Amino acid sequence: MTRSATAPVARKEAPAGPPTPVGSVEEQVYRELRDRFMSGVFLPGQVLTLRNLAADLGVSPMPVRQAVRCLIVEGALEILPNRIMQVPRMTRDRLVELLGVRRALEGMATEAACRAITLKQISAIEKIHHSSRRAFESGDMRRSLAMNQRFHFTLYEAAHSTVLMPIIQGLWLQAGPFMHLAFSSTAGAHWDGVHHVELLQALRDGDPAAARQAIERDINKTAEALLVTPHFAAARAEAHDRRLPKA
Amino acid sequence: MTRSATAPVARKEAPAGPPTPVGSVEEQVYRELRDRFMSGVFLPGQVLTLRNLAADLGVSPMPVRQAVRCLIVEGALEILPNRIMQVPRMTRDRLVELLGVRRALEGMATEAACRAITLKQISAIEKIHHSSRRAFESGDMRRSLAMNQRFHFTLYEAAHSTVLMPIIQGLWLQAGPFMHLAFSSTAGAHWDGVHHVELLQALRDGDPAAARQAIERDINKTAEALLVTPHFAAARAEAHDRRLPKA
DNA sequence: AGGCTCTCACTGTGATCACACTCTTTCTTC
DNA sequence: GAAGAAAGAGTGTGATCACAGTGAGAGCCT
Repeated sequence: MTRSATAPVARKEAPAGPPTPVGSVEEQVYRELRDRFMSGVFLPGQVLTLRNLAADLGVSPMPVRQAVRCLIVEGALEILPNRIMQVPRMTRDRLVELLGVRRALEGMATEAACRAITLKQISAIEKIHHSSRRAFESGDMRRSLAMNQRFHFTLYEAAHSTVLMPIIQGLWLQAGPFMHLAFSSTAGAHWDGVHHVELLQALRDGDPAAARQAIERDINKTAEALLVTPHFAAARAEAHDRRLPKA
Repeated sequence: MTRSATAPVARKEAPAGPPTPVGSVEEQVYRELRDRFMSGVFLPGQVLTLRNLAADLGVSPMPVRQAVRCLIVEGALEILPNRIMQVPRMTRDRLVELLGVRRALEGMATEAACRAITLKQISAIEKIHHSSRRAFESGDMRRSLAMNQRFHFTLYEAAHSTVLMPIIQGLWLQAGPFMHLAFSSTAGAHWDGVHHVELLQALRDGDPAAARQAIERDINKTAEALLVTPHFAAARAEAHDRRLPKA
C-alpha cells in the first residue's frame, strides 16, 4: 500500500472540480476566528467560551469546538487549568522569541519568493504597500495593519512553500492580538515603509540576499516599536525580580 | 475552595495549582497519535478513519475527531477532496523544504540551548547519544531513530522556548512517517554520530556557534541520506516533466 | 459476456444530550 | 454582622444519533 501500483491514483486530485474544499462549517469557523485574531478583534487576556463564540457565529458549539482546538495547538489560544480559555497575554521574552523566529522564517520565505516571483506579483505587492501607506497617513491604523499583513503574505505566497507558509501564519496568529493592542494605542506612530520600498527594489533586481535583508530590517523595526510599548514598562521591572532563579 | 471571599480580582493566574492539565481523553489520544507518527507506526499514504482509530484506542470517535483535526492543522495528516484522510506522501521538494526549515529553527534552538544548558543536561544528552549509537550498531533502527529524536528534543528542551519547540515538533511530525519508511528499509546504513559528538563538545565549551554548526551538519547528513532514497529515484524523473510550467 | 445502474455499507460532519467540574451567589448559622 | 456552606449557573468534555456524500459491489439489461 506504500505506493499505489495503478498510476491513475488521482481520484479527483489535480482537477479539483468542486471549488469548495473549504465547504465545511468548521472550516469556515476556523478561518473566521483566525481572521478575527489577526484583525485585533480579540484582545490579549480576553476570555472566550465555546457557546458564546457559537452564538456569535450563528452555529452550534460543535464546529467551534474543533476550530478552537486547532487554534490552541497553534498557540493562538490557551487553556488555563481552570478549563477556561483565553487569548494568551504577551510577555517580553515571548515577543522577542516570536520576532526572532519570524526573522529567520520570513527571511527564508522572502529569498525563495524573490527567486520565483513574477513582475505582475511585484506590482500587486507594490499596490498593497501604497494602500497600507495611505491608510497609515490617514490615521487608519486598523487598515494599515491589515494591509501590512497582506503585503507580507502576498510576498511569501510567491515562495510556494507549503511548509513555511503555515508556520508563518501561526506566528502572526500568535502575535496578532498583541500587535493590534500595541499599535492601536500609542506605538507605531513613526512608521515608515522604507524597508518595504527596499524590498520591492530587491525583488525587481532579483537580489534574494537584499530582499531578505529588507524583510529582516522591517521585522526589526516592528520589534523596536513593539518593545518600547508601555505594556512592557512595568513588566520589565517586575520581571527583574524573577530573573535570577534561571541558571 | 471557599476561601475566595476576600480575594479581589486575580482569578488564579500564576499559581496554577492542579497538576493535571493533560487529563482529558482527547489530550491522551492526541499524544498517542503523535507518538505513533513519530514512531513510524503510520506509513506515508496510509488511510486512516476516525472510527478505526477510535476502536484501536478504545475510545469513542469524539476525542479522536478533535485530535485528528489538530494533526491536520499541523500538517501531519491531510484530508483529500474525497473526505478521506491519509498521512501525506513525501515529495522531494517538500522534504528539501522541511529539512531547510529544520536547519534554521533547530539551529536557533541549539544556540539558545547552548547558552542555558547545565552540565547535568549535557550528560543526559550524552547518555542518549550512546543509547542511540548502541541501538544502531545492533541493527535496531527503530530504537536508534527514537533515541536520535530524543537526543534532539532533549537538547532543544534546554532552550526553554515555548515558540520554537512546538514548531520543531511539528516539523518532525511531518517528516516522521517518511523517515521511518526510508531508514527502516535501506538508507542510513552508514550513519555515524560524529556530529553529535561535535555538538556535545561545543555544548561543554559553551560555544553556541559551534553547536549550531554541528546540528546543521547533522541535519545535512540526514538530508543526504534521505534524498538518495530509492523512493525518489523514480519520482525525480517523473517530476522532470512538470517542472517547466513553473515560471 | 460486457457495460450500466442501483444499492448499501461506510465516511466525515453536525446537533443534541449528559456529566464532572469550577466559580459565583445566596442562605444559613455562630 | 460576618464567616462558612450549599445550591445554582455555566464551563469544557464525551457519547450518541442523524445525515449528506462517496465508493465499491451486486444485479440487471442489452
